[in-house]
Amino acid sequence: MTDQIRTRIAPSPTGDPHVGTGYMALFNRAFAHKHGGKFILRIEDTDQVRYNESSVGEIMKALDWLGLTPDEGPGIGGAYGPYVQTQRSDLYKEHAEQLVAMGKGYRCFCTKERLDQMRKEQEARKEPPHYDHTCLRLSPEEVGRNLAEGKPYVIRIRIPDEGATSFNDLIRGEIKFENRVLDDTILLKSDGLPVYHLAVVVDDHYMEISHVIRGEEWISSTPIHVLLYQHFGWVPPKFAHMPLMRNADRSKVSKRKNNTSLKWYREQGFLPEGMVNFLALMGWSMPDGNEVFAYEDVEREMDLGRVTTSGPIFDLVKLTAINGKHIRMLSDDDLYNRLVPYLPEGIDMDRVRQVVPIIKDRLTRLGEFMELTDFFFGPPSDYDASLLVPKKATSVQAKDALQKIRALLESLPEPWTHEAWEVGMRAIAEELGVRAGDVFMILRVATSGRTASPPLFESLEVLGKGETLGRVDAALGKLK
RNA sequence: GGCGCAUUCGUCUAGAGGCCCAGGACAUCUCCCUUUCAAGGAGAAGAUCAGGGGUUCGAAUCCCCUAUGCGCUACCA
Repeated sequence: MTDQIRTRIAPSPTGDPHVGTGYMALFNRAFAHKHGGKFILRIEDTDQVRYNESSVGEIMKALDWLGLTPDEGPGIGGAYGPYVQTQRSDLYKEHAEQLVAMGKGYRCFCTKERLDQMRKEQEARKEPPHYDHTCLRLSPEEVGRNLAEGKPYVIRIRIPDEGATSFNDLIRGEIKFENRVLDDTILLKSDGLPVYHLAVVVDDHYMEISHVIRGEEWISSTPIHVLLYQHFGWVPPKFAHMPLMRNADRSKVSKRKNNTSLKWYREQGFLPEGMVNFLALMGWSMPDGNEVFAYEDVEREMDLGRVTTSGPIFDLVKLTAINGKHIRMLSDDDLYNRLVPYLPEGIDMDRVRQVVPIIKDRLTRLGEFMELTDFFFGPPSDYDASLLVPKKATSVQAKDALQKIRALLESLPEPWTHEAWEVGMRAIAEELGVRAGDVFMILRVATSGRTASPPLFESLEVLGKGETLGRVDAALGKLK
């Protein structure tokens, strides 16, 4: 065994890549890499019922997107493969049998029905549901007979009746469980595939995982894992249980109450940098308190001792704010390139390039681009003529002002300069005895169809004289 | 129910006995900047540190109890 730091994430391919997977990947990778170690992806696909074909690829794609590509894993390679559990089934089966041979496990022939019944009765008696050891008491002859008859069976772990099992959690300290509250959990299913508890221990051992950094939800089953290490005579890894991300109601983050698919965040145009930054802030903080940072910073400063113990609520508003900050840190070129996948087919890319610098401060997600800038790429969507009329003014007055504006625009030779344009606009306001802002607003609405837009002059510059005049004429037509 | 983990502003957090009648960020509000909206800047408001007992000269920080929340309690992971 090497003393290299090796961490892993072990997602199940049961659906869309989950934010929780990204969250765990971030901490596992940062921790391993900080210490010059390796970060491994292992696919836990032993639940064939919930298995989803495309899921493995999606998980890998999502990790790549986040910049959290594993060092070893399916399709990546490594000296500890295969990295997909169904391809290692013999290993688990072998070890389950070994447990039986050592008397640390036993075959159980109980049917699902009997188990359900037993559980129901125990619950009725207000007892904690526990396997009742029926098959533990089977004589070797009975077991042999059952086997000969081809009766399906599972293999259970034998939990010691006495004593306690404890482990030192890197985040929470000593955690201890009385053995009598532990169940003789099933390790090998009747289909011959392992259950998580067996597979995780066997794999972590053979893959030489040094640190198991996983969600808090696993604390309760960790003693089973520790016992398994003991039964096999293996040295257990170090454990660190991260807090669970929560919905607003504090329940474990779920599809029903949050967007949990990393694909969704990507589609919305959250930057991988923003996502990683936000995820790092869930239950962790930089020593200097800085809240806007890159993955490299997380890696440099990673320290499991700084992980919080209580479950943070996943707050889309904060994610959005952080994402906006990352967008603003992008160069115009970079932003332009990243925008490409979010734009409709056939859009005028030259114009996109012109619009980027004036929309950057206003973007919080890449996917927001079109809805903020649609009027640059086609006529303004239909707007109410009343928007053209300043408060306390009449339609006639607005029309008069707009005509004056049109004349000004018409008279200015291209290329327009900010100075000439602005001086003229302010002169119109003065002549009309209205606030300059009102005059600007009329033009804004006439050209963009909205009352909130990027800076007017820069926008007109992008539109060009012809298009601007055309829109002003259309607006004139709307006014009586 | 049992077991386990947790509990600092609405939210994310700083805080490892005196520097804290608790600091920062997001959100909110105000002001500045300003042609709108943003961005940026400056402020305000917001936490009796879940409650109660201890320990200590001194506790958000240590111990105990209670409450509450969450997780696990599947031939799921």
